[in-house]
Amino acid sequence: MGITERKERERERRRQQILIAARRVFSSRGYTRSTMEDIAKEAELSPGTIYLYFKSKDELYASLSVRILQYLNIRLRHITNQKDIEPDRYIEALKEAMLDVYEFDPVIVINMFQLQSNDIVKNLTPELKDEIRALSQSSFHVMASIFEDGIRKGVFISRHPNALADVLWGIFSGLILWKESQRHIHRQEDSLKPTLETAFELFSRGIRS
Amino acid sequence: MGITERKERERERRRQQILIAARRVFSSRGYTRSTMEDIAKEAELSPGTIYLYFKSKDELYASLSVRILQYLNIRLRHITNQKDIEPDRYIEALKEAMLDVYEFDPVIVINMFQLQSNDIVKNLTPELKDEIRALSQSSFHVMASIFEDGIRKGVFISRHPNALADVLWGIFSGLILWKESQRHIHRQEDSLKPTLETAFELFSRGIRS
Amino acid sequence: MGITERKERERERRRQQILIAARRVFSSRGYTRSTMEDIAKEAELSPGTIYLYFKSKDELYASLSVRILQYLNIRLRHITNQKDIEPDRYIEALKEAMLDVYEFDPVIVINMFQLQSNDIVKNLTPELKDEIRALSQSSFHVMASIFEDGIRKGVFISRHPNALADVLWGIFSGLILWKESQRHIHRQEDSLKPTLETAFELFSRGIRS
Amino acid sequence: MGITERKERERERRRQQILIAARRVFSSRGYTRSTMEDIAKEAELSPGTIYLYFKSKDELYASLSVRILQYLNIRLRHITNQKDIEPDRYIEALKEAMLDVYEFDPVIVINMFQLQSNDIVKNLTPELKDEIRALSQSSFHVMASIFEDGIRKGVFISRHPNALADVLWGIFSGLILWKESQRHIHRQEDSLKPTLETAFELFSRGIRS
DNA sequence: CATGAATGAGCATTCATTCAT
DNA sequence: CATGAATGAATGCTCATTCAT
Repeated sequence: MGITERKERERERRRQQILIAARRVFSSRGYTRSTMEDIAKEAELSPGTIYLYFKSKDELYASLSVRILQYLNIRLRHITNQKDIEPDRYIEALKEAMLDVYEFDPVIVINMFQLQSNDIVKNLTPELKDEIRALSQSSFHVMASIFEDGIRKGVFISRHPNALADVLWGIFSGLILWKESQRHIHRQEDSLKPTLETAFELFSRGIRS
Repeated sequence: MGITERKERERERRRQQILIAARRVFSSRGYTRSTMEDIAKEAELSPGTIYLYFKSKDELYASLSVRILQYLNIRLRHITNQKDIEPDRYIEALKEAMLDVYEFDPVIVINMFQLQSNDIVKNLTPELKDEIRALSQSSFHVMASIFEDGIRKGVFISRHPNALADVLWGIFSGLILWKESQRHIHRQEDSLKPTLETAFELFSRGIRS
Repeated sequence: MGITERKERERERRRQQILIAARRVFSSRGYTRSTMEDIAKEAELSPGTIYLYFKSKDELYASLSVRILQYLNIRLRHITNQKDIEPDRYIEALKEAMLDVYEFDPVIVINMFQLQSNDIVKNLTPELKDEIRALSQSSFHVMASIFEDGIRKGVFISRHPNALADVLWGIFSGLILWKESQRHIHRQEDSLKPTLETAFELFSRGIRS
Repeated sequence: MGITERKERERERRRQQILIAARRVFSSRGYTRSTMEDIAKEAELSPGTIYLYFKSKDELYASLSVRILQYLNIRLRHITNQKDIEPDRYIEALKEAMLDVYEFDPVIVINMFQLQSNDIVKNLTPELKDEIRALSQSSFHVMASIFEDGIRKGVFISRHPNALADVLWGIFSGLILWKESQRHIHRQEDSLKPTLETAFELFSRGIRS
């Protein structure tokens, strides 16, 4: 292991350390009321150090999403790699992937969807914005291709695959944010899972030709 | 008309004047970057005056949602008032109601969903929070009752009506925020309507027993 | 006196109050080590208030020079208004004007010359920069015109009037900054006046044809 | 050559390497906006290393002036070494020396005069401050002695030699800073030389008895 | 000697909110 | 009721300097 590689590894560890602290702080206080100093304290680092690893508060916040999007991508690509599955089964696989992603880190998934509907994303460095864009599009394409496949095989109703992917993504993100909002408004802690199950069941029934 | 009533009317007019200005400012600059002074200028009032009508910036922001929720409520109650409609037709009516609400004021509808998934809602006065909660629950109950009715009549599949309402609301809010986010990330201006049509079609097919 | 005028007067008073405080703070701590909070405290105002009257720290700093430049302008124009003075006498008048300006507020005159050789001036609002530029050029033109007149009348040696004005201005600003620097380096408190007298005497002798 | 001497030589080379880099950075970004990291990068060293050779940013900045002052000293002493020159000719020699110094490194000469009129000089280590003081005084004494000589020989008017030296130094530094400021304010790129020529001509005429 | 990662004090600026008029 | 000047707490970010390796 070269010295460069060791340094790179060390650097990556710091990044993770900061991301973990940021995750905790952001999720407990929300974006606006979390200060860089809070995060620094949580990471047991000084504010200045954080800026050695992340350009700005926005970048740090958005970087939390990147990991999730990467995970989603892997999960989705895994689905399409399974050859010769009947398209009908794909819906089930998509559901599992999405639940997995959610359960991998619910707090960040919520953050991610909040971020995306926000204008924070506008001020990111082009590199980070592109990364998010690319990951996001990649996931979307995988979903669309699954639908396309199903439509071609006559298993799914013939609609524009992108529209179907939009619907699925909308259901997923919508339910997550909606359930989260219920926590704020009704202080009621519903589990997401049963609702998501129902949603997928309806979707699955609805998409079948 | 008593003098008290006249004053009350005058007061209500001011409120509306401020809400209209706030809507414009919030929608052009987003919540964080809109200042109370911006809104005051837009309303041709002084900052201090706004505080005679709204307790805080958060309250003002949240009050924009109230109007929408009221409108949604009226719209939904209108549906249940139509007696002897076949449950199947209700889905169509729900879709129309939601599109109506969205088109009534897209910007505020987006704001509303962002607000709800945000922690701004935590700091509202109990009165306003209760109002939002009540309106929100009322809409929800109407939807649930429609599904309940359909289930009882054997037209819809037998699932918990609340879960079905959750799904519908999730689809609605999710698609709106998702389409909005695409504007930020991809700078792509899709119309919401076709996607919403597809979503409702799938939902409608999926829910049928 | 209209209400607008009264407000304008009040506003101008506040501006002066801030400028006076800024003068004190800047002159005792220097530009960089003076904080806006220092100035606010000195003015017995809050930091925010200062920003109601000055766009930025730079603007506040530069605004100190404007008053001096205005005073210099008045003083110089006064000289050219005296008709039928022999050109030879003008040099004396220029010296008096410059000494007057210096003694009007030595600290700010020093600030002004430091500012002008600095790059703070680059970041000013165009309006303020233009004001400084205009005042500065106006003074320069007056000086040049005096020399031009003397040259035409054969009293001064025939050189480009602008070059002569440059020299005079260079002598003035140079001596002020040089004497100031001696305070820092040698902790020696020379009076500027005798040196300036000598400088003007030499200049006067040197410029005579 | 002993090992100590070799090390000393090596050390001096590093110092020069850093000074050269500092010169470049300071002259392109100005004092405040130049960071130690900028300079380190330019010198292809690490920030820490610079502190092995210079106590602080201020010291580094001020050290740039020392070289110039040393050069000026050499140049001036060279003048007085020329025996039996008529005092009248000395003025010409002074002008040439000053122009030489300026052209040797205009950027640093400007820096030097800015530094001297600044309070950076206050925070230097006593050693560096003394060095600057000594060099500065030495130059000053040479000039004064030239004037003293001329006065004694009846060629120059009888004024205090120090006052004459002040004037000459004021003209020199003043014109340099004034011309520099015109670059900032008027974005006008005059050459210093003709103005300096005129200044010296006037001075020369003025000082003659 | 050299490094460069980490530090953390320091600061300009903003803006929701108040309150004397 | 309405005003709008004043407030001042709050915070993201910088960068000279240090020190463990």
